[in-house]
Amino acid sequence: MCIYTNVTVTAFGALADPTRRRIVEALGAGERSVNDLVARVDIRQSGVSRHLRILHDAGFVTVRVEGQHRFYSLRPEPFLELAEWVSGYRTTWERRLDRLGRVVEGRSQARPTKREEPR
Amino acid sequence: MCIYTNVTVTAFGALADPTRRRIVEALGAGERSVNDLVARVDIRQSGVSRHLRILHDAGFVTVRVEGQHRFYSLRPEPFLELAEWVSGYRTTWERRLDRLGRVVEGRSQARPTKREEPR
DNA sequence: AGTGTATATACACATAAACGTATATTATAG
DNA sequence: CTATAATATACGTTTATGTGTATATACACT
Repeated sequence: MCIYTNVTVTAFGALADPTRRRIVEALGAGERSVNDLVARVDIRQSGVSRHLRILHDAGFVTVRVEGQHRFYSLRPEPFLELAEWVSGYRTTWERRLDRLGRVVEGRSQARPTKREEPR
Repeated sequence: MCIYTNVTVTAFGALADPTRRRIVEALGAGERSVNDLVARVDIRQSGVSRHLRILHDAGFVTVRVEGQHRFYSLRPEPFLELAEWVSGYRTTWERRLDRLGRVVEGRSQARPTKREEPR
């Protein structure tokens, strides 16, 4: 039914924490080991492992085990879902988008979608 | 430098709560009064007012005061910012996107994204 | 075997978040 | 002016979340 209460449920929660966003940001450049991530975030290793667990449960990361190392990397699905969710409000955020002069999506410009029915 | 720690900070937190997402969903169809929203969400009016305050602080909604009524409606900016944030991971989520056969952005063709189910 | 390294998990704790009840505020009706 | 409706806020309580320390597990090397 509605995409809002389905997958995105955990996605927003997972990204609500700034440390987790920093981890995701670090993983944006490619896969990283846990200690590698610890070096970039100012919490202890245990905290990073916990955050990685949360991100993993939310579908944001996969692990590639190599010996005693674990390399985490981003999974595309949650980002796709987020993009879908936001695009559901496209008419909303395109209202003012025109005067900002450009479109995020890399397309040229937006159509003047005018829809507003105050119930 | 990174867009992640700027505005999106509060945005994800605001959307982390399912009730707030339901409110946002309801506002997607247009502006609504507080009591109107209370009818759609199964918490009390005080809770809805609190959520609206949080959404307002996060920039998601504006108020139009009309007599004793307050009509809340969505602001486009946070959605734009979210779209920007996600598009920063475009290379990530486009990796697997092809085999899903469609693009969220509507560039390709029909997307079975059907929503608009206020409940 | 034993030692060291990489990561996860258990536990305790502190803080934050969400909720309901009750109350305050403001506007409107009578 | 009083009563009522619409909304916001204060307060107390419960539950969730993030953190560190300490410990466990798994591998690697000697």
